[in-house]
Amino acid sequence: MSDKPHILVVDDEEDIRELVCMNLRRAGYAVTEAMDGLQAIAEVKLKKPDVMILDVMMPECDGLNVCRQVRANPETADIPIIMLTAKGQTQDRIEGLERGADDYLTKPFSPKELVLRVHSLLRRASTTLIISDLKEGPFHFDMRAVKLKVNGEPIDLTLLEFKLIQLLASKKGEVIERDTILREVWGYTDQVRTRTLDTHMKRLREKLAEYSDWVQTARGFGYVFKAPEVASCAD
Amino acid sequence: MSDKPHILVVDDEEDIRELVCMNLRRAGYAVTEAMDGLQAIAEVKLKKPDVMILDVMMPECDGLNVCRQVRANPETADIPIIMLTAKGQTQDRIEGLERGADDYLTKPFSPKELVLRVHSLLRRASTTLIISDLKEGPFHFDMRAVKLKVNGEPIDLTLLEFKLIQLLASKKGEVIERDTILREVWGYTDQVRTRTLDTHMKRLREKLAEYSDWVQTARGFGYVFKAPEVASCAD
DNA sequence: AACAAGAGTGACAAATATGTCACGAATGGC
DNA sequence: GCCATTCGTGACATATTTGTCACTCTTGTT
Repeated sequence: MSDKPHILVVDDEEDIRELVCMNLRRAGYAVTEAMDGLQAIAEVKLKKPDVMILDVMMPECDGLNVCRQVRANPETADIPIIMLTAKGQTQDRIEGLERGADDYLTKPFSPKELVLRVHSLLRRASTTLIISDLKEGPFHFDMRAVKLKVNGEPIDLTLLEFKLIQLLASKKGEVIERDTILREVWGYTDQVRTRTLDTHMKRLREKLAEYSDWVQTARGFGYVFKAPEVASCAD
Repeated sequence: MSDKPHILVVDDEEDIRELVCMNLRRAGYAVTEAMDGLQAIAEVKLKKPDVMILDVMMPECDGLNVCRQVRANPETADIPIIMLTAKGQTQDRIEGLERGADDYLTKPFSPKELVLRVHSLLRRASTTLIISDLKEGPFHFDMRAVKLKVNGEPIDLTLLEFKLIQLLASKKGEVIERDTILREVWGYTDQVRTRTLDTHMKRLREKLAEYSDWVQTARGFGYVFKAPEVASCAD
């Protein structure tokens, strides 16, 4: 990540695009331009921007389409998006918000307001890039205190145990291989024959009590954090 | 923290307030009402909301004032705020954004749009609740791995040591009192006569080696993390 | 069903983290 | 300068965490 936040501006109208870019550059941001939705998607893949400013009305691949595609990709799903809409198009605004846009501005808009909105989105993004919590199902990880609560009840974990379940929970639904766990949590760099993971997993599950079935074994692969299956038979 | 996100709605106009509350409750949110700025501030202290919806035009303590006060308090600075403005008051909108509001809606507004905006702010708040790093001077804290690097060199810290210096670094330049440190890092809830902090501080400083002068004693108060003073004499 | 491999388990020992204590050093007020 | 208070320090003991081992149980393949 470079010093200056990077903004991607997408609009087929050249004069609007130039006006926006000029004001953002003057405000100290690094700016990339795209003149249509397809180019925008290509640019996002090339270099993930810190904020996207996206016109709704564009030929071929409109802003709503771009927004949907950006949100559908986990690598780019968290990019803050400001939609530019035509005056009076309330439906566009609502649909944009439903598609995952963070904000909108109605043409014609004040460049100062646009800059302030970019600033606001970045401030929120940057102030949350400090220490924060992770929540998954009933699990609540306080990363600053290195403490776990499950359904509001504190669980007393060692550092290794905390790291272990936090790694799994942060990739909910994905099977994490044993070697990956040993590397991420234990810092092992080579393949080692060890049963320490098994031992710690046992200890962790004991501490989790009735929630231990959130941590499931993928035999021959590793472990996965996911909601337990609901019993489907009469027992 | 309960299951439902908690929204605080602040507006002196009762019909607007009731309309907003009804729509938010229907959308599944827990809602608290305040009819003026002073009540809003009291409510925020009582129970920190997940989002605040704040009318600008209110007697005595207007929305901009509330916004400023909420942002000035570190405990509440990160609450997402939506400002409600009168039609045509562009200056209010810009000032609101400058004061730290995250969003605004102009009266009269579609209740559906309001709900979507709340949803959008909460989605962003929850999706950005990720694990990240803290950097201060040459210090780089990896909160996920619970590891510290200073000027690129890993420093081998115990969990307590990590928490201790991370607390200080996250409040760079501020003196943190001993009792506060004991509460935040050790979890002590009462005033205790203990020298354990001194011992751990010694150990931490040993590990920091030439960077130990970033951790400075405020005698009779506590400790402060700040850049060492540059020698001002010829020695 | 038999068998091999993988994971769970209890017990134990080693390693590490943490806290207390007493003495010395440093600081600030009178 | 003197004295009281606070903080730094080294040593030690206790508490906790971590990893290994051997056995048992479970799973998947033939």
